Amino acid sequence: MTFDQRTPKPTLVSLARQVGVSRQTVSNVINNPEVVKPGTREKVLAAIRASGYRPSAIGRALRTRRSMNLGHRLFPVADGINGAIMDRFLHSLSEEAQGRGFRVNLLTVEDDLHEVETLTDLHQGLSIDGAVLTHTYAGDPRPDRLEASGVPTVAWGRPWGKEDTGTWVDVDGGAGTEEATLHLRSLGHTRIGFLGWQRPNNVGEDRCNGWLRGVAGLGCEDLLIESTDGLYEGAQGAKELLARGATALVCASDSLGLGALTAYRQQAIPTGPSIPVIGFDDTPVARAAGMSSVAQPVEACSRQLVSMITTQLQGMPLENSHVILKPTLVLRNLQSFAR
Amino acid sequence: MTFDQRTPKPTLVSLARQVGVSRQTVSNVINNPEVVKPGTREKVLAAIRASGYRPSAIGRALRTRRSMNLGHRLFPVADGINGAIMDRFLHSLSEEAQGRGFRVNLLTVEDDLHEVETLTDLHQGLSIDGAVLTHTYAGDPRPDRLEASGVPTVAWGRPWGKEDTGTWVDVDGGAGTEEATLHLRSLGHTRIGFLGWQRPNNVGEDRCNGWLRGVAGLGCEDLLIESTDGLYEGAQGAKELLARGATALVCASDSLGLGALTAYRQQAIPTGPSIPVIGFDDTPVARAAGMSSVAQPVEACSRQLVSMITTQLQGMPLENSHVILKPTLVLRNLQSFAR
DNA sequence: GATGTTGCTTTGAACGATCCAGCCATGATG
DNA sequence: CATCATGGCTGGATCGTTCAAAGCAACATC
Repeated sequence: MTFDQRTPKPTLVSLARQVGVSRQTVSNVINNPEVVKPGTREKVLAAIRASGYRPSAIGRALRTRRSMNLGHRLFPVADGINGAIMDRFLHSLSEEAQGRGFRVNLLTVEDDLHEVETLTDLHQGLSIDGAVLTHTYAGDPRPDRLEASGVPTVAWGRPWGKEDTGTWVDVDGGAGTEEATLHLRSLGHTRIGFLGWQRPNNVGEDRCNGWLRGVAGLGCEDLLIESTDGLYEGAQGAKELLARGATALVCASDSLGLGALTAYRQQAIPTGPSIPVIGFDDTPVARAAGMSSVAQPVEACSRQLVSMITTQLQGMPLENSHVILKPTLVLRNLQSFAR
Repeated sequence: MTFDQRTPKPTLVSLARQVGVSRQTVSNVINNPEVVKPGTREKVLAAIRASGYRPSAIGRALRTRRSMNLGHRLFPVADGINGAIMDRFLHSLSEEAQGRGFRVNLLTVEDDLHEVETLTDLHQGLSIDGAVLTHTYAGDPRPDRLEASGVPTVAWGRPWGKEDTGTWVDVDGGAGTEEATLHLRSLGHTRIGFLGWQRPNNVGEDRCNGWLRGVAGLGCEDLLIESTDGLYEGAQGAKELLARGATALVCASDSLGLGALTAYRQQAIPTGPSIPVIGFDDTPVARAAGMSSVAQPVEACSRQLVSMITTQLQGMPLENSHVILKPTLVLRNLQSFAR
């Protein structure tokens, strides 16, 4: 507070004067130590340590024209349960970015167009070097517009319908629900239902298609219910599907799955050692409830995204601009409180 | 992508040359329009619009020594349910900061000391102007160290035991649980239990004390159970408290509360039109389940914090460095699916 | 002895903005 | 007429860094 003007902050110049070398030599000690003679290097390093010098990110940014910041829009939390996955994503994104010297700069905007506008402004003003998008959908205008404005962009989620454009990483949700479905088949179930989301919803349709592939030949097409997301909707949908003769359920989200669990319990359906309901996203709540769930490799996605945008920023070509990662099925036995 | 070098980015100098005035005049049009003669101003504004000029945040920051960024550590998500409140906080923090021209810069670190170190580095390197802390606790070293390093800091959560130090905003959790307890009393309950968190936990003890004040004179001291947070623990604790004769419950979190709800249901306890369990934080899940809950004024907290740190950054004195806001009790009727 | 070559270091020139002191008309005041 | 204040604008200096080019020994090569 009162220390502000006690000692002026050390800079390259002040350090250089102090040690008796030029500023560039000090700069080299920091950025290219190998070009400086070891003796000189040590002297400079000692002075740096003694003074507590930190390079000014801003001075550096002005010269290099790189702020080492990535812009990212923070979406409002819709649902505490499913929000957990965006939380994980944000955390790992920040972590991976930090690992490569970048930091994540948050944005809150009203809609997609404001997002594009703000990101463009920030990019033009050199506040951010690139953008990380989420919540992509068919017809999403953001990737194109950002590219047109020259903003390097990567997206978590494919640009549905235009998968060959842009730079993105996505999870093969269909493969996840298919694996879940086949697992239930392997347990002997032949009437497997799917609780999904109302259309249009690209992610939801993808997951639904995985289930369809999984139940191929079983004639389960009547066991599909699509609603909005939520515990209540999950419970209602499950009741209906059970009434139609379903014995096992695959769900598009953990919220729907947890809702379905309560329906099973209320109706005291005789099940094996665990209730045959499989959720999606493997959220902490699913873990707590002991529900099986399809887990997205969120951390791997972040790592891939950061890797992609940094190579892009270095002007290097990407070997692969479109990456699809496989989810894994996490099986649990409902050791939960509410068994 | 290929537009990069087509036209060099406009700058104050290029605009000034173009319009035929000095750079300072263009700068004034942007920052102090009132000192420029209207005629000149219009010409400059026209050129700005035509060129799509954006002031370079970096050039500006170098000169003003303000990056307009606030550092904030992102904690890992412990629990999808309670994580929702941190999510809300982050969102509103970013929004409020943006309203004053600041942006939030995320950090992920392993522990408190790394947090202090990183924030100090970023501050020294002029990457951030100040820091916003959360998850404060008794003996928390962070505020003191950051102040010692000259990093302007505000915290969401008081520095327990040293409430007269630092700059912080907190919610009066005890007032919330007390109100919840009194509400249950007004419904006729005389055996009101509390499901809390294991000690030591300053926030939890605060909430527990509110309950204690609320049940004063009822002799409910035996109806206290403190555990780790979670649905399972909530259910177990509730069973135990019901066995001890409790008829209504106040909980330190929505997780515990939701767990408690399931215990009520399993035991088919006769209740009125709604189950007398009150949670804390009013998370989306509580809303979905129809559970009453104590709601923190998260947005007001963010606003206050941003207001405090910005006035501090402007070198202006704070009239009040310690702010406590009251939570509100949100009553619901369990119109939920699982009634 | 002239000419490279190598290893280490220095110097000038940006990068894009704001601060600050000063300049120049114009008009008011004594 | 001299003096001073004022509105509007300008230009130098500065913030801290890196890039590009050049300087300068010492040593090897022809």
